[in-house]
Amino acid sequence: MTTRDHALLRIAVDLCVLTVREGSLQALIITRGNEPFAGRLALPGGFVRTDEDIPDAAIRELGEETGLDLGRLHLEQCGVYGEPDRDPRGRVISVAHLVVMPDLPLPVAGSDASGAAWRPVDEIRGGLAFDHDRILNEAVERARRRLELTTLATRFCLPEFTIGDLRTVYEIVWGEPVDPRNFSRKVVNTEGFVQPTGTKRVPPTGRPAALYRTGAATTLNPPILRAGGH
Amino acid sequence: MTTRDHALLRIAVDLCVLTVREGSLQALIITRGNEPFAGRLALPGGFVRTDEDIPDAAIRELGEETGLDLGRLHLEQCGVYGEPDRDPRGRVISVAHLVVMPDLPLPVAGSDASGAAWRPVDEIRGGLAFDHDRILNEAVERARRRLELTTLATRFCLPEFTIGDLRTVYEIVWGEPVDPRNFSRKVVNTEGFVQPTGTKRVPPTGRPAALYRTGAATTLNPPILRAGGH
DNA sequence: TCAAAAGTGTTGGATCTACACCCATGG
DNA sequence: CCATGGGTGTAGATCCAACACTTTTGA
Repeated sequence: MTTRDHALLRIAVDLCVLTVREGSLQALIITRGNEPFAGRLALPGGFVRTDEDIPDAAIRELGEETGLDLGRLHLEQCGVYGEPDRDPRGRVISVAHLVVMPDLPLPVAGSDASGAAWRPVDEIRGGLAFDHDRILNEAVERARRRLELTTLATRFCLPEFTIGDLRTVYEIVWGEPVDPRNFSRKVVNTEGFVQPTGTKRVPPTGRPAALYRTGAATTLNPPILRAGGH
Repeated sequence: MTTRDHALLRIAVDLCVLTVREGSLQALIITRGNEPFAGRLALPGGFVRTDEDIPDAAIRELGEETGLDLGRLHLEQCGVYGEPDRDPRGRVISVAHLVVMPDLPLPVAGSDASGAAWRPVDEIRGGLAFDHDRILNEAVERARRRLELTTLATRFCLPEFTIGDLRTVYEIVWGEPVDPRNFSRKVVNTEGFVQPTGTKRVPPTGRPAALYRTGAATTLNPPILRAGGH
């Protein structure tokens, strides 16, 4: 081995928590209370503790900063950001995570952050602290691809949802319209994507829609592809 | 913020370097010279230095342990492995990388490792130190998916290759036969996958095959899918 | 002329897109 | 009975697996 100057570093988790809300794709954003970047917007996150596994740190930080319980939510590693100067406090390596959840009321913010709130991705893009803009963009792009190849979209929905709800998720995350009639068939004919509950939901106007729950499948075969190729 | 016991940790890079050689998918494996796991097989890797970016550390370690120059090779992060007890020396978090390269003669092993060598993935599976079996399996599975969706396969080939060479890569990495006639058309008709050099290579027996170079595209649209779905 | 590998033509089936059309409900 | 959203039928285009067949070389 060469010189033994391998560093002792701090390692952090950052969370890109996404939901579909009020007709747009939104991310959970905190306003930083401390330096560096005090007063600026950032993704929730924090340092990993001694003897703490990385997913556990992500779950803990999300609870501390937003009051959310990751128990039933989709949590997925989506990159390591380790440039030496990415944090002015010194060397910090961050493991970014993508979290997807339905539009639930936010519990009151916990001790750590002076307010976590949903903000439309399109509004905050370009204004985040650290390298969080890059993390956000890469996480959103990953979510878009995941909708093509996996059943991730159901994670944006409440436990019971209609095909229309699911289609809205695709339209908002992809930012393009999806044909309701063909989409309905694709979803229902894809083994394990959704399972009917047998019940229906009556909309304010129009025909009642069948309700579904998430199915057992995780990958979509065949995939559901966006129109533009990519 | 809560208690400030966030740890100072060591961070390492591990490298899953893959090639197609002698009719099988092979990985670059070292025999460990030091404890822990002295004498056992492992993936190349080592600690990240102070002020060193993570990809730079991967490139440096590969050079030190194998003499290879990553300059023109495919290098891709493929996961973070951070369980508290994964390394008996203490808390070490590893960023795993997938490297893909053609079957080139290995430079003489450098200072660090007493011998890096190609070993068929199927032979070493289950026998690696640390959690490297898991890293290897996940990296190989990622490579398999990458062949479906990207032009990664050309990275297994020398600068000039035939469609047959490329097909062999698919067959060996996927572990299943691919129809030569349909494959040829798919590759040639996919914009930007390969570009003809205008020259040919004459095999020991049979009709000469046109030679190609890597094209400009990185993603395959449409994808080239395996038979079994997944 | 034969073996071997490269490459083309073609066909039937699967799948997707686009859109016409029908269904079920509240006002 | 009308507006609204849910859902089905279907024709045409497109894509793809399978395989017969042709091409081009060395021996």
